[in-house]
Order: sequence, then structure tokens, then C-alpha cells
Amino acid sequence: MNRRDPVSELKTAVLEVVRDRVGELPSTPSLDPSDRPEHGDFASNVAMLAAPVAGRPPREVAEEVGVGLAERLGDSLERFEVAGPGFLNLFMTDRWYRTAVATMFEDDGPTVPPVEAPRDTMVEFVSANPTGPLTAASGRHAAYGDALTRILRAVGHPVATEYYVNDGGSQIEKFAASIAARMEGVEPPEDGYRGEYVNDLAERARSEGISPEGLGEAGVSWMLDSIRASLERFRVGIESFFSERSLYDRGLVEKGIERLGETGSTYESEGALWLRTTDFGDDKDRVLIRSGGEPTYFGADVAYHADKISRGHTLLLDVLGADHHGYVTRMDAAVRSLGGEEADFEAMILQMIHLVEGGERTKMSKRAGDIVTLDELVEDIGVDAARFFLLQRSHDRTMELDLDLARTKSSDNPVYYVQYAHARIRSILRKAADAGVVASDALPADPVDPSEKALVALLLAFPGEVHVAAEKRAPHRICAYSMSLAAAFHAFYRDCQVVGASGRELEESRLALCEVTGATIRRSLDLLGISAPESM
RNA sequence: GCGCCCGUAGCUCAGCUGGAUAGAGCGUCGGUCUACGAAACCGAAGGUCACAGGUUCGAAUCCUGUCGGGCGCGCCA
Repeated sequence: MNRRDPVSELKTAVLEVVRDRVGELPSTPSLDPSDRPEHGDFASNVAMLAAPVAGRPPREVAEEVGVGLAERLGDSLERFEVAGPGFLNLFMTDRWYRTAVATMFEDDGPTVPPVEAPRDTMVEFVSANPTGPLTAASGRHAAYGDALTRILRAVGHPVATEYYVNDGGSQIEKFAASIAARMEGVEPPEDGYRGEYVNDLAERARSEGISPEGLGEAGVSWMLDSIRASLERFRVGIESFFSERSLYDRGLVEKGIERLGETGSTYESEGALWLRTTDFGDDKDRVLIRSGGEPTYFGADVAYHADKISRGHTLLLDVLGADHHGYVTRMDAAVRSLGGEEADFEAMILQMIHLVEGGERTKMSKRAGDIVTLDELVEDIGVDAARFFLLQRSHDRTMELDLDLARTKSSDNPVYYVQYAHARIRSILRKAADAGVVASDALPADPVDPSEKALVALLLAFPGEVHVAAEKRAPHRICAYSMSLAAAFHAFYRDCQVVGASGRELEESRLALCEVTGATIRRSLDLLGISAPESM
């Protein structure tokens, strides 16, 4: 199968023409769908970038590139215009659009080319302490990490996913003490866990006759079961759960810290072992092993990341909460000390989320026990709406999730708006099948309607969108893209008859356009982990 | 005090490796069902892109500073 991407081909044409006529450019020129009709179908800033190289005015260079393109593209290019400070506006022929539809149809949708340099990536996300249920905030992490993984894979990176289970530290002791307190019918300590679920754990511990020493382990195990179940309900498939304690059990903490030592970046002082994180921009060096001989949380986490590297991952992508951003510099320092040139650490810091209902924020604090759990959120608004809303905003922004809107089962709710477009397309395709019309790669000579063009242009933009989303670690772009695509389809549907269009070829071609659009909406939603229903 | 994130329409937010007249959803107001799904479409109103300098052909976007909000600054996890 010969997979093609008309937009990439156009970009290549622009690049080659400018290389032949001017020379190498300092940066990659843009080639974007125009924002208004008078600017053509595609606009490029190539001449403004090439002007300094050529030593000539941008508009003159644009003219020359335009002439070269016209020669090269033949009957694909209707005409070109030079505009403003030197933009090159391309007007494509109807035939080019029809061919693009036929190409995408034959290829079962727009082709997303793989990245040139795939990286063996480990995405670590959620990693919430196994001392309580996942919260709605964890839901943001879960949705983000999962969607990011899907997007990275879509562009060809091999990606493994993991949840780091903090089952080794003092939080577990507090957790066990909290369960024990509830078993005795007293309030857990101030800094303990006071949520309602602790009562249930205490009840279970009592009925199963768990000894006081076993409370921590049993509690963690039960919470992990519940966390896994919540993630599964949320359609988040984290491949493995890595236990912090297993690091100690397998001697990996010593091993990891030893490896660090070999790089010469550690030293002893005041009885403790330190990592020279200041070499990499940290405010102060950090303790790996306390003077008492116990590794710090950081020490264990360094060992964990050393283990990720030893498993062959070269990009360690950690999805962390805003309250951990202070941690990033030191972990980056550790990975750079450990991995040298081979491995990179990258932290995605997710900002806080506020649930809003009736115009008021709900409170979310784990310790206080006054929380909205992920399960409750999913129960309330459904998996699809929850994922869409949690993914809609850029990860580095605090966000508000409007429960009233998310609950709305109408097109006011963006997720249903997108899903509706898909259902509508599937309905049309069923109708066509009943009428005996089959989509094809026909190239009807009929003029291409403006809203048809707009739809095709968006479909052609899909590969680029996915790549940008992957590079910027930005699933929210796919949300926005899916909404535009749905809107473009509705406009097309308004203006263009599909089944019953005048002329067999036109009917088949438009049907192909519907199929490609449906497939692309489905793929977009799939990147977000959201279902694409046949009917609603 | 220092570090990170943020400040764009009434609200929630896109746009930020500089590019043409700054966009979307919600909300508000008005219009469209005798063609394939009205869970749709069309239109209107709504902006000193926090503020002040700077960089240049061009700044919401880059730099500096100020103000405002969030988060963080342990041999806690």
C-alpha cells in the first residue's frame, strides 16, 4: 500500500522549489491552511524566511517561488498570490481537492507518518499513594497520561506505561495507624487518613482478622485493587504497577545509588550520602541516604528511575502534580548523572483542577476526607464526558470542570457534539448502503463546495495535528481539533447533498468524504480514549 | 525572599519555536426543520490579549521589570 499525505507533498514541493531557487533556509517555513478565502487555501511565510538568504525583498522571492511551484504542481495549483509583507498564498484546484479525498479514502483516512527518531519511552503517571481512592484530580492525571501515551504511539514511539506504588514510606505507617484507630473506634491522628473509606477498611480488617502489623500491607493491597478497578472503569490501561518496596526487596536501591556513585556525582557529608544536584541547577544538593542509613524517598525514586533506564527506556516521562514541581530539577539531575547522553527525563506538571457545580467550587482534600473520587465523577458524568473535560485544557493550567455542563446530554456539551457528528455520519452511511450507493475514489468534475473544501482541509490537517500534540505533549489540541472537525462536517452536511447528489460520481465521492470524516473523528476520539457511537 | 505555572470576550479556555482583520465553547439576543439525524445550522452583541518598557518590517506570542492569582521551597512522601 502506498500511503500518501497531500499536505506533506505540498510542503515538500515548497521546500524543494525554494532550495533550488534560493538555497537552504534557516528554519522550516510554514504551510498552513488559510484563515480566510481571499488568502487562498494554503499560506506560507517561506519568502519572508528566504528573503535574508536571497538578499532580495520578500515579495520578489515569493513571486519566484510561486512561479516555480506553478511549474512543478501543474493542474493541482489554480494560481498563487503574493500578499502583505510577502506571504505566498496558494489556491488549489478542485481537482486537487477531489484527488485528496480519493487518496484519503483509499488509505482509510489521513496518513500519520511516523516520527523520524522514535524514542523508547516510559510514561509514568497517576502514581497516587495507595492510601486512598483516586480523586477527580487523579482523573486528570489518568486521562492525560493515557491520552498522551496513545498520541505518542500514534506517531510511532514505543511507549510503556507504569504506576509507581509508594508502598514503602511513612505514609503507609500513618495509613495503618488510621485503620487501627478506626478499628478501635477512635479518631485517626491529626495527620492521618480520615476519609470514610478508612472505616470500610477497618471493618474488612476486623472481619478478616488482620493483625496490627499486617494492616499496612493489607490496606495497601485493598486500595490498589480498588485503584486498578477505578482506572479500568476509566478506560486507562496502565501496563504495570511498580512497587517502591520491591526496590528494597530486590536490592535495587543500593544498586541504583551505587551506579550514581560510579559517575562521581555523590559524596558523603554529615553522615549522609548526597547527590550533587547543584551541578544541574538545583538550589542545594539532595540527600539520597540519611545519616541513619535509611534511603530518602528521593533516593528510592532515583533507584526507580535508574531501573527504568536499565530496562532500556531512553525517555522517562513523568506526569506529576503541581505540588511536585520542586522535585523536577533534582530528578533531572539524577537522570542526567545516570543516563548521560542516552536517557532524558521530562516532567509534565499538571496543574490543579476544581470541580464547579452551581457556580461554586467543590472542595477536594484527601486528608479531610471531603473528596470527590474519580469513581463518583465517572458515575456522575460518564467516562466519555469526564475524559473529554479533563483533557480539554492545557495541562499547565489550573482548570475548572463544570459538572452542570458536563452532565448536559445535549450538544451544549462538546463531547456529545463531537460524538453526534460521528453518529450522524454513520447514519448517512447506513442510508447510503440501503440505497445501494458505495463510496469510491471517483473524481467528479463538479465544482468543490467551499464547505467541502474546508472539511477536506481539516482532514488533511489531521497528521500535523497529531504530531504537534505529540511533540507538545498536548492532548487538549486533539479535543479542539475534534470539535472543529465536527463543526466542519455539519457545515458540509448543510450545504452538500450526499445521498442523492446529482451524479453518481459526485455521490460516491461525497460518500467517501463522509467515510473519511467518520474515520478521522473516530481516530481523534480514540486518541483521547473516548468512544465513537454508531448512534445516540 | 527564591523557583515553577497562570493572567486573552460576562464565564471557562484555545492561540505563545513572531506573521495578515485575536478565536472556540458556554451564557445573552435574533433567525432556520416538506432532502440524507434540529443532540444541527446561520446571524448579532461582547476585547486597552494584566500593566510598563524593549527587540523588528511585524509582538497576545520573544526579553526585562511591575502588579495580581495558584503551587512549591525537609536527612517528609
